This record gives sequence, structure tokens and C-alpha cells, in this order.
Amino acid sequence: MRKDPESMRKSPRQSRAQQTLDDIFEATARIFEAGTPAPLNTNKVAERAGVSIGTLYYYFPNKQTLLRAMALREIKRQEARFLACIAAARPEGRYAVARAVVREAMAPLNGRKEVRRYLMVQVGLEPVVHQSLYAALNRVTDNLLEAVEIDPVIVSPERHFLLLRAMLGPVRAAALNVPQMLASPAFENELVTQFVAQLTALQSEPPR
Amino acid sequence: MRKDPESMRKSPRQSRAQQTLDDIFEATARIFEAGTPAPLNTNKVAERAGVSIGTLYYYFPNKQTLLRAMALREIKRQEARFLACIAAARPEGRYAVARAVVREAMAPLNGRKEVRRYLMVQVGLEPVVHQSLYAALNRVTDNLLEAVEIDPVIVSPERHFLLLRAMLGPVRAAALNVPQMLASPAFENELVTQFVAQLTALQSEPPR
Amino acid sequence: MRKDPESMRKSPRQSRAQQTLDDIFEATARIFEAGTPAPLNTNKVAERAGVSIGTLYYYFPNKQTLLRAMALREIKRQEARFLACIAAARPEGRYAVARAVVREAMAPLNGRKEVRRYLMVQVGLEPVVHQSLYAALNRVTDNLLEAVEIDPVIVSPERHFLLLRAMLGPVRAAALNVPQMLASPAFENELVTQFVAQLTALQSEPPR
Amino acid sequence: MRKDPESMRKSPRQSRAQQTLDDIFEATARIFEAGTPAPLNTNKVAERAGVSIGTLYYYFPNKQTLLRAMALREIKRQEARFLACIAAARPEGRYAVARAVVREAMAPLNGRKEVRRYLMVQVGLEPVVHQSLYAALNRVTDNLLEAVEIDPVIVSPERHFLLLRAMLGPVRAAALNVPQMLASPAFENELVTQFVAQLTALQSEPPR
DNA sequence: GATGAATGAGAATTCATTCAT
DNA sequence: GATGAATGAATTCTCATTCAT
Repeated sequence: MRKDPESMRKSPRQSRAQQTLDDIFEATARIFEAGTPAPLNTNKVAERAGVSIGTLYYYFPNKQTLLRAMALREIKRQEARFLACIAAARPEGRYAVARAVVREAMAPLNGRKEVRRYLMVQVGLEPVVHQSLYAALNRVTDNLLEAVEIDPVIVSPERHFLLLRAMLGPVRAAALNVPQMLASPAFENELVTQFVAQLTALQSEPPR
Repeated sequence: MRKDPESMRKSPRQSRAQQTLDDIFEATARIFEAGTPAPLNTNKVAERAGVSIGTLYYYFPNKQTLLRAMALREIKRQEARFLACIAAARPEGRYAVARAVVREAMAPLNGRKEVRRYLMVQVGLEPVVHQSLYAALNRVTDNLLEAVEIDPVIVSPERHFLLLRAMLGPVRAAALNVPQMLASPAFENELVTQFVAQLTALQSEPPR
Repeated sequence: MRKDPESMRKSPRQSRAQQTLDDIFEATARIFEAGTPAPLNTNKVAERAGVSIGTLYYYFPNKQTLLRAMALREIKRQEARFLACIAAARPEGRYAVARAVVREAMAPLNGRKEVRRYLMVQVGLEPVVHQSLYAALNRVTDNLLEAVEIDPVIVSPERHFLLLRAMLGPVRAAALNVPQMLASPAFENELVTQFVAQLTALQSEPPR
Repeated sequence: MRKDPESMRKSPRQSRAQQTLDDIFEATARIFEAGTPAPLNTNKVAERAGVSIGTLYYYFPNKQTLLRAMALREIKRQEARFLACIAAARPEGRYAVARAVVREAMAPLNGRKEVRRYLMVQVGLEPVVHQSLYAALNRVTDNLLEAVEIDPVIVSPERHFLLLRAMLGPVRAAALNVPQMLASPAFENELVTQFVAQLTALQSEPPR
């Protein structure tokens, strides 16, 4: 990996190019979920995507850039899913929203677990990536507060930051160590309870 | 990496050998903390440790085994630190204990961050390692509960699992995205507050 | 070729290592003289040297460095040959020295032509290399002047610079375009005549 | 590079096509003079020329052919410049002609140095190219002799060959190692002196 | 005439590991 | 116990060239 430009080499101008790009992304994802133990390699990605290795490097100047692009894509997708489930649960009230968010956090780990693990490991430390994740979580939190009718401005930055992350950390730990916990209603209930407790606290006590 | 015996080749009894081992561990750790972006390789470790690559392979049959041993060592050290700070704060009561644990969680990330990240990435999926981490956190939680005089048996496994992890996740996220938050008293207070709230809840509400 | 450190990775400490190094150098040279049309590649060099590709990279961090080391070695060898032939011809007087130098310039092109061409093309522009060549030619010129009993200090830098190069340029051109000229006594005589004329001029006319 | 027809695929008759060709040539030249260290590649040439890679391959069946065409073009241009400066200086006599030729040799190296180096390296060994260069220098020499009123037929092939080359070699060496020498009047004078000395010798001594 | 996406053989380089000394 | 030279399979990446549109 010689150079490391921030972004892709080419923005596709022909329609087939967009298809190729998607093929590459999906192939990369599938390799992980298929449980290949060996670490990703560009030849495998290309082969699995049904394109030549040259094509892969036509779009991405190096492996890092491909992984970075995938990470940003996963982050966007996850944000969209959170926003969607919040919107769907909103009419049913605060409790429903909390539960929806918790479930969404627990759900996708079955099926997208490996890609994310790997991506976060490989490019998670890159500023572009973790800042993008940070921004996405901020937007989700804002959206969530709005859905449960809490004015975001009364929430201190620290609480804002904690709200989702106090839940996401344990979920990830469970996925790794005690996968069966992800299927346990008791665990889900506990997370929802704490989540709602946080939301309630946001209103009763004035932010510092 | 052809073979992968569970443990180290030799348990050195001579002090010189123990010194060599420690050198190797510390060299590996320093490579990360020095911010080397390039991925670790065994030759680099050996050179940095001031031993020959042959010596490294005399002690460890392969790279995995070295990394695994390091991971287990880090886990043990972290457990010891938690236990120590709990013991120290115990006489001052529940609040002090909570704050001590939060501070310990926030502190070491400055200085040992990279090694851990890398180790967890490389060998974190190995059962020996994540089970060891799981067990260590369990012991710390038990110790903590005992220190604040809560009977562990009345605590549901889910709550037991959540207690520390609801705090560790956000702390890691902060270290990555908003490092200045780790120095913010507001953030620390928030974590302590939620932590104490959890402890209190453990007593008032009976587990499911 | 990622990085480009000035020099070799390792200085051999074991005796077999020096042998390996020589093998690599000679193999590289032989590949050219064998008339392989395709440009040099590191795998071929290793194979021809009878070492593995890993060994080659154990000594040289990259291809550039190998070529640079070879270029410097060729320059040193050529200098040595010039100095030797000057010393040998010295007792026979100015004319003999001039002819010896001209012959030496014409001779090695049969047998070492291709390596040099390639090396000068590949690394000739690198400061280390062309400065080394410059210095070598300076030393040869000084030695030559001394051999014909001309005090170097009375020679202007411009004339000093021209003395050998006015001959080397045409020799190279002939080697490329009219190889049979290198075997022609008339050509040799012409070069010797001009060379002696230059030497004579150095004494009669005071330097500017 | 599979096939290698001697010449260009199409002799463009439309002015647009000629423009495209010139763009390609100039782009290639500029890549070098801009000091790009990375070796030339056809995609870069096309991009820099503002044409698609497909267009480049419409005009040239392969890379060799493009480079060869460029080399022949450079040679022609340089010949034209020499002939022009000889013609211009002719009325002012032998000394003026000699100085004009020396200056022309020194001048263009600032600005066209890299392209020529590269071209001579890449295609300089091809018979078409070096014979073309040889012929061009022959014509310039003939023209020069005529301008100073020396009958070419009395000049031996060896002296004919040496006349210009004894000057061109040192000029190139100076450009590489001691660029400031190219601006030094002393160096220019020295070259002119030797050049005139050669011309004079051509008349006084009968060729062998 | 022109485009640019796609190809794939081939080249450079890495690094875990072995083994003679 | 210790050394470090040597290995080579595996991986990343390049670039001349083709061809459907």
C-alpha cells in the first residue's frame, strides 16, 4: 500500500460502473459472513465480486481505501436503519422507541457481525471513519430525542454522548462473549429499562 | 503459522529467561504505543526487544501464541488494577468505590491503548482470550459488589453483565473520538452518577 | 518500491553473507550481458543468483537500493581499472599513458556494456550515484595528470572536467551506433591524438 | 505490447487529429519536465494530454511506437535548431559558427533534458532511432563543415564522427553534475577553443 | 473518431518460520 | 540457550492493452 488518498479513484460515469462498485462492496461483505478465517485479500475480493483485480484497483487506489469506503457505507446504512426504526416506533411512545432502538442495536450483529468487526479494526482508527461514526451517532441521538419529545438543547454534551453508547458497548460485548444473551428477553428488558431511565433523567434533572 | 500449541514452549525458570520474556512483551507493547502505523511483525518485535528472532521462536512456537500470551497478561494486569483500586476506595463508601472504578477505566487508555486494541483484534476472538476477559470482568464485578455490600446472588446475570460494561464502552468511544472528554469532570461525574444509579437499582428492585 | 533508504539493510556479519551478496551482484550483471531483452526484475535476479527472493530483500530494502549499490560498485571497479592502467603505462611516458587510458575506455564496453547502460539509466540521476561517478573521474584525472607530470593546480576546473569526458562521450556514442569503430585503429589514434593535444595545451597555455 | 508495427497507425489528415497528436506528444514531454519521479505510463500520458486512453491507442498501436515517434520528432527538432544556428552564424566566420553550435548544445538541456534522457533510454537502442540520430548528427556536421568552408570529403570518418561528439558528451555530463558550469563563460570558451582547434586540425593535417 | 471501464499477466515486496552454526 | 541468514508462499499493486458503447 504505497499511497493513501482519501477517496476513490474514479466516480463512475457509466451505469455499469455503479454496478461494479456495488459488486465489489457486496463481495467483500460476503467473504466475511461466509466465515472465511483468513484475513481479507484483494484478489479474493475481486474474484468473489466477479471482476478482475485490475478493476478493483481501477476504482480504489489501494486496499485501505476500499476498506475505508466500505466502513463509511456500513455506517451510513446503520444510521438509516436506526432512523427508520425510530420513525416507525414514534407513534407508540417513548417506551416503544427505546425498545425499537435496543432491538435494532442487537439485531444486525447476526449477519453483519464479521464485516463490521473487521472494518472497525482495520480502519476504525482513521479520523474520517471514527468521525463519521461519531457524527452518525449524534444524528441518531438527536432524532431519538426529538421522537420522545425531549428538547436536545437541554441535554448536556456528556449525557448526549452517553445515551446510545451506554447501550452499544454491552451489546457488542455480549455478541462476542455470550451470544445467547442477545436472544434473551431479560437482557433486552434490562437494556430498555436503563435506556428509559436515562431518558427520564434527562428531563427531571437540569443539565449542568 | 503451522502449529498452534495452546501455550508457551517453555516455562522459564532462570531469571535470565524471564527477563528475555519480559523484554519481548514490553518491546511488542512499545511498538504500538510508539504509534508505528505499520502492522506488527515478528522480526520487528525481536529487534525491538533486543533479542534475535531465533530466541523469540525458542520461547513461542508461533506468533499467535506470543500475542495470546500478551493478551492474557494485559487482562490479568488490568484486573489487578481494578481490584486494587476497589480495595483502596472501599472504606470510603459506595460513592468512592464507584468513582475509583470509573477513574481506573478512564486512566490507562492513555498509554496502553494501542496494544490492547491490537491484541483484542488479533486474538480477541480466540475462546481462551475472550473467556479470560469475561471471567476477569466477572471477578471484578463480584469484588465490586462485595465492596459496596451487595450480595452478588441477588443480582441477575444480565445486570451483572451490564454493570461495568455500560461504562467501559462509552469510555473507549470517548478516548477515540473526544479525548478531551476523558479530562472533563462533567463526563466523569455523569459516569459515576449512572454507575451509582445502577448499584442502587440492584437493591431496590428485585431481579426478575 | 515503497521506501527508499540510502543504503543496504544489513552489513553481513557472517562470512557466507558476503558470498550471498556477491552472488546477487554477479547474477544481476550476468542477466544483462546474457542479452535478456526484458527489463530486470527482482525475482529473476534472485533465481539467477541462486538465492530466494526473500534473501535478496533481506539485504536490500528494495530494487532501487540494489541497483544503486551495483552502480556504485561498477563505478569503483572502473576507477580501479583506470588507475591500474595509468600506473602500468606511466614508465613509458605521456603517449603511452594516453593510449592506455583510451584503450581502457574502449575495452570494457565489450562485456559490461549492458549492465552499465541499464544502471546509469535507472539510477544515474540519483545524486549519490552521479556524484560518485564525478568524484571517481576527478580522481582518475588527477592521477593521470600526475602520471604525465603535470601539476594539477595549474589546470583550470573546466579543462580538468573536459579532459576525460571529451573522450568518453564519443566512445559511448560509437559503442551504440558504430560498434565496428571501437575496433578501428584509426579511431583509437584519433582519440589519442586529441587527448595528447589537450595535455600539451594544458602546459603551454596558462589557465585562465 | 504484442505487435509492433514500425510506424503510426494513421497519418492524420484532419487538423483536429493533428492537434490530438501534438497534444499527446506535448503531454508526454511535460510529464517528464514536471519532474514526476514515477515512470511514464500510457494512462497518465492520455490523461495529461486530455484525451482518452482509447484515443491514444487509436493513433499508436502500442507504447513503443509512441515513444519512437516522439524520439524521432525530438531528433528532427534538434537537427533543425542546429542547422538554423549554423546558418545564422555563418556570415560571421568560423569562430562565430563554433560558438553558436556550442551554445545551442548547452541551451536546450534546460527544459528538454528529461524527455530526451527517457526517450533515449527507452527507444535509443532501436535501430531506427539511433540511426536517425546518427544521420542527423552527420548532416549537422556536414553543414557545419560547409559553413566554415572545409570540404567534407577530405575529413576522415573518424574525425567527422568526433567533431560534434567530443563536445556533446561533456555538455551532458556538466548538465548532470555541475549545472552551474553551463552558465560559466570559461566552460563555453574552453569548448569553443577545442572545437576550433579541431576544425583547424582538419585542414592542416591530411586524414590518414 | 472517441470514450473509459475492464482485463490479467507480471512485478515488487512482506513476513512467519526454519535451521545450521 | 542464542543467533541471524535464508526461505518462499502469499499478497499488494501496476500498466499496457482491448473492446463494447
